[in-house]
Amino acid sequence: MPKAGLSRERVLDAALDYVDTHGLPALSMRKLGAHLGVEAMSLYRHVPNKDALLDGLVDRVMEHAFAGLSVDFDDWVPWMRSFAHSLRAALLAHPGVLPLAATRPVNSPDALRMSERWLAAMRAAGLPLGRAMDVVNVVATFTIGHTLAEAGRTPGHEDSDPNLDEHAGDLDPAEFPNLLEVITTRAGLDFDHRFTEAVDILLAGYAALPVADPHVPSP
Amino acid sequence: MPKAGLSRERVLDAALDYVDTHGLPALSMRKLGAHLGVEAMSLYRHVPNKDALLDGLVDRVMEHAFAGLSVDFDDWVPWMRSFAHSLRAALLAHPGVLPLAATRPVNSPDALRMSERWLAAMRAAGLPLGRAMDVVNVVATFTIGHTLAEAGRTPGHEDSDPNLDEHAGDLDPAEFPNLLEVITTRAGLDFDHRFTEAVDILLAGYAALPVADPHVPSP
DNA sequence: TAGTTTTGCTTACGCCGTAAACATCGTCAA
DNA sequence: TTGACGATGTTTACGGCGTAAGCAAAACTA
Repeated sequence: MPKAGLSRERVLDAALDYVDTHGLPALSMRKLGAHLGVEAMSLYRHVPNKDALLDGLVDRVMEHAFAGLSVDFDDWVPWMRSFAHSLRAALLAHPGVLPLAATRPVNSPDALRMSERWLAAMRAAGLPLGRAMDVVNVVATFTIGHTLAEAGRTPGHEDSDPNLDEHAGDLDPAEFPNLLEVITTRAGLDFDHRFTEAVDILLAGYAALPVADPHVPSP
Repeated sequence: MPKAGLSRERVLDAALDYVDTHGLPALSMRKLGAHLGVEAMSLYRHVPNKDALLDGLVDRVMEHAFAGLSVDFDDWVPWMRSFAHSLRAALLAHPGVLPLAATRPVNSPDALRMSERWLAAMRAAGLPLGRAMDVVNVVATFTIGHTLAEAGRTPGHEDSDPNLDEHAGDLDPAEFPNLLEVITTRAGLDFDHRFTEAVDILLAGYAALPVADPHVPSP
């Protein structure tokens, strides 16, 4: 419990750590202060309010997602694939932050620079600007949606699997034969496989679209 | 402000109404009570606690999503397409509930019955069970992720568009030419188009997969 | 060293969810 | 008719929350 020298960075790190181990709903300024060996109000010297702190957590996780990604590439398809998998990995590493990442738009300078770079690269590869935006946003939103389902209920609800195993006993085998078969065979419950396959389908689909028709909405 | 006869149904309706007009963060038991002309503690006669009330809201919205869907169908592709669009419409109609829908698994009896039915239909159409699960889950998670982005920040943050217009002034035209072009031309910012296209790509992709290889994960 | 700025602490306010005890009232058996 | 009972809604109270305001001490600057 080092207490010397708070800083925005140390506050954010501690908050991320706290959320990872205790869950998002358990995070309060007082408890985070205690976690740092400090009073709650001290945190306000480094963070304007709790909401900004939460935004900071999201930015932090997004940095992790971008960290391993190359910035120069010439084929956008494998790059988008690795973006998707890297984003999913970063989100799964901090599931407590996931609901925040899902509801707060990420407009950190890092994220904007990243966007600019991939838009440039995809246009260079011949994609219309609008299509490049579509691909990026579809991959990102799918990744977030899928990872939300994968990470299951809000932490704090620590009571069960995200899937429907808990209902196995309640299901009338005559009425729900297929759901019960899913539960017993685990068919269709492999998140890795499902995610990988869906991303590949999306990328192949976009790659196969004709290059014309950039679809600019009517003003 | 009718005050006679509370009921779980009336409480949920009022809560949905309150969230729609004031945003999720503004919802408290006291304010909901006041909205119904009643004290906060009265609500606890009809709902065990606030968390269960929130779950009820999600179920409510999901009922809307399922409401217009036919239960008998023989071609799964158009059916899944209409499921996706119907789910999106229901979520967009109650954006305050969206963060809840995204983080709480839906296991209402209605939803389970729905799942059973489409699994049966898709198997009848020749899809392996695991693939049927994959299609449903991919479409649902993508729809939730995309709609979250579309509905923008958490209500209560009423301050801006979900997109990046607000940063237009901060962007150096030399460093961010493509992002600025996005903002001025609106290319790639048409959510309807993007969603429709992505869902079609996903469904066409799954329909084109070979029927064999159901991919059951190793136990 | 004296002054200034930075950092953290103390106190206080109004909100929250909800436990516990109590009041009110419609229903129905005796 | 009466009287007991269950269902409904209210009152009061407790501990926790985010954070505004003012203060004290420590760290840097001159």
